[in-house]
Amino acid sequence: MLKLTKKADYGLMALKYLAEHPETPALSAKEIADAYGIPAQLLAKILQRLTKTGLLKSHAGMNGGYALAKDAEKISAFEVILSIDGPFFITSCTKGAHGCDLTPSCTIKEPLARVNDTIAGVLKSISISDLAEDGQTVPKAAAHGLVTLTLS
Amino acid sequence: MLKLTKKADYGLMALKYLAEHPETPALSAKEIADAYGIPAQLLAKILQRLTKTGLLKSHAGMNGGYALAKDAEKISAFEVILSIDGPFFITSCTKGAHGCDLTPSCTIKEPLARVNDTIAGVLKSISISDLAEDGQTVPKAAAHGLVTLTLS
DNA sequence: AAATATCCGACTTCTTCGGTCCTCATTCAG
DNA sequence: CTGAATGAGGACCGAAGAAGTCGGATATTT
Repeated sequence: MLKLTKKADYGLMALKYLAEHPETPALSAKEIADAYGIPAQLLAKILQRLTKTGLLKSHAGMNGGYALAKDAEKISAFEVILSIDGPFFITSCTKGAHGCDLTPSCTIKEPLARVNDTIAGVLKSISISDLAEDGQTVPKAAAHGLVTLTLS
Repeated sequence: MLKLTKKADYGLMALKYLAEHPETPALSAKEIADAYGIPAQLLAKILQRLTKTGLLKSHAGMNGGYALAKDAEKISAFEVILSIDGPFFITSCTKGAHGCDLTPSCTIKEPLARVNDTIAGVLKSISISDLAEDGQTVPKAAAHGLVTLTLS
């Protein structure tokens, strides 16, 4: 529950891998897939999607492959997940386009919408470069309790 | 993606409904289900689960039903979702019990674990009573940009 | 021309979610 | 005591979505 899809995971991993190899002009889907042991054809489709949404540049032919379209610092986890999995909403009824199909009972939705916004905000604040920089950039001891949330 | 299950939604709705009717000693699953137009038998199982985890008290027999086991302020959305859907992790590999089945490539996981913690924190900060109190308790205009996230 | 890539849609397989059905246990009213 | 109402809970099914595969078309370098 409340999980990222594996595709999104794979996409993040691939982008991280690309960010860690800035010297190479392009890496093929197969190379990246082999590096992580994930299905090559599946990753290929993911990378194609990221290309279509402008996060990657692609180059066909021999020695072709993919490269980041912008700086790793400028690509957020939010963009990646959005590109791969489409818009997400924590609640089933979006409460925007067509409202709720249930009785007008969805008073629950307003508080949860704020949760949704919070999650989106967190994901937007994380960039690919945050994932890359090998090892822990953040002191492990401080990994908990460092989140301050202000709800109104 | 990244959605709550309908069961969790239903559970939250039901608890909200119970919180809004503190005078009645017990409400049957059918009553609540009818109020929201959701399948009675499905809701029944959800309520049974919430009973087993101690969030609800149940009473069989005629005029039986369910009632909150503690104050609505003391029940968090987190507990409810956890009870219904089980423990959630934003990443597929928990990195705790059995680690990652992929190559030790999961350097991604540490930052995402913090995202996970953040989400859990937000859900813990929302109580059933927050859902209940009819209308918007929080000024709508302030619904955006009120989240402060400190990442180390 | 051949090898290596991306590109892209169709398809299968697998899991999970949403939902139903049926049975048993408990409690209260008459 | 009996029966209606209710909770408890297992078995099951269909639909939907996720994960992964296949096949072919196009582009690019050698």
